[in-house]
Amino acid sequence: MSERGRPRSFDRASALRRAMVVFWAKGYEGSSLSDLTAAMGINSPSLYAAFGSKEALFLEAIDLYTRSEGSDIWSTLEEAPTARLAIEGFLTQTAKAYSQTDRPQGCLIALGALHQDSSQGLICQDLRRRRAENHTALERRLQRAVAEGELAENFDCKSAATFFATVQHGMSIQARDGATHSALMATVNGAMAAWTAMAGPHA
Amino acid sequence: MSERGRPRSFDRASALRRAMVVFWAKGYEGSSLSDLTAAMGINSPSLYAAFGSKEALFLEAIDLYTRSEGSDIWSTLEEAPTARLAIEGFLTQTAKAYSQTDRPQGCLIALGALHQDSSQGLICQDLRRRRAENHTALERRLQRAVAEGELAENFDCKSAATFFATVQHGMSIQARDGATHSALMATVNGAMAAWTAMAGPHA
DNA sequence: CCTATTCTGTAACGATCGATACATAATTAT
DNA sequence: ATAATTATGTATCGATCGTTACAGAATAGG
Repeated sequence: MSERGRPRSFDRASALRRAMVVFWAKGYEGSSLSDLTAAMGINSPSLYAAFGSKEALFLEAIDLYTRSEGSDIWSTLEEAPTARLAIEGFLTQTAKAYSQTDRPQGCLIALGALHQDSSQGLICQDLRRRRAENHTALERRLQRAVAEGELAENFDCKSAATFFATVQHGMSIQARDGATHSALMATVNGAMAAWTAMAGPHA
Repeated sequence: MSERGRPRSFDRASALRRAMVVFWAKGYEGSSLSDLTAAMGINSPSLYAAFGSKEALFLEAIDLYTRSEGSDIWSTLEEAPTARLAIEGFLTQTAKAYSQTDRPQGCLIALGALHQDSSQGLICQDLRRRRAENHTALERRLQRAVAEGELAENFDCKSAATFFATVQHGMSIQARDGATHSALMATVNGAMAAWTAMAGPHA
């Protein structure tokens, strides 16, 4: 049974969400246990009992981030009727999400732990894997468009996916520098201008 | 006179260069005094006597980085005969520089200190200012092309500068993920496809 | 009731952080 | 030679890092 013993006095899901925001704003290295416990409203023994370690807490926070913050962006990619609308929607959702002022700007997965180090090998590895998955999702969506005849057979899906993924990563840094929604949309429009040239005049 | 007293037993410029590489690889937060003194081959009192503090050392390292590593990229922007070649050269130089394997990948100014914090306010502010200057340099080059008649009067220089600066920032993260030179060139080609669409068929 | 189990707050652990005090060594000025 | 000045190495500073020992509080099963 898991109902024995003294019951937890805080909401685990809510505490995780607050921890996610701290990591999002300060990165893995920059978030101290003091920062985390203060934001979560608990003491460190409770944190360790519930989540295991700072590293494990971060990994859970990343998972929550992917499920909550990333869903709008990536569902747009899959559900849009054409590849062009998929990419445009993907970038537009990104511009919208990254410029919200009620949360940290930019992407936790892109900015959370860029400097690999001995102590944070797992963290960097996990984030890198997720960034690679995002790249793959973009490439798959473009490959689908080729299979459906929307894009030419010789369309370079991998290169195009690399380009759009890179643009999104750049938007994270841009957002961290305080870029407004319209500034981010300038980048989106630039990227979509590239689409026109890459996909040919018929697309 | 500055020649009195016991002479310094290490080469200040060489030590600064080594410190720059440490900051470049690990970021400001991730670089400890132990990391720095070990790489510089000196003890901490010598570091403080020569550079003042970790923060001051970082600011000097950033300045050295701008002068040494950034010159190729930004001189290309200014010296290319047309705006198209300027942007293409700017991005191509970036792809080349970011994929060198004998130094850390990506840009120190873009990745050195993304998470603003109370303790590193000056650091973030300095990097942000330098990123803004880069954006301005791009915008100015495009404005020059408008003045020279290469680009149409209604060409949106600011938005285009934002787009290309964002692409370059994204390339830093891409490079940190181990992107090869050809992968970075895929992004460059994508961005230049955007140029074709933005500048019109006559460019 | 009692026991077992789990969580909570206090308090502290060893390690490392950035930064220095201090005595000594090495140089110039007089 | 002596004084003045500056750098070096050792050794350490207080603060903070991530983490945990421990005793008491709160629940369930018996």
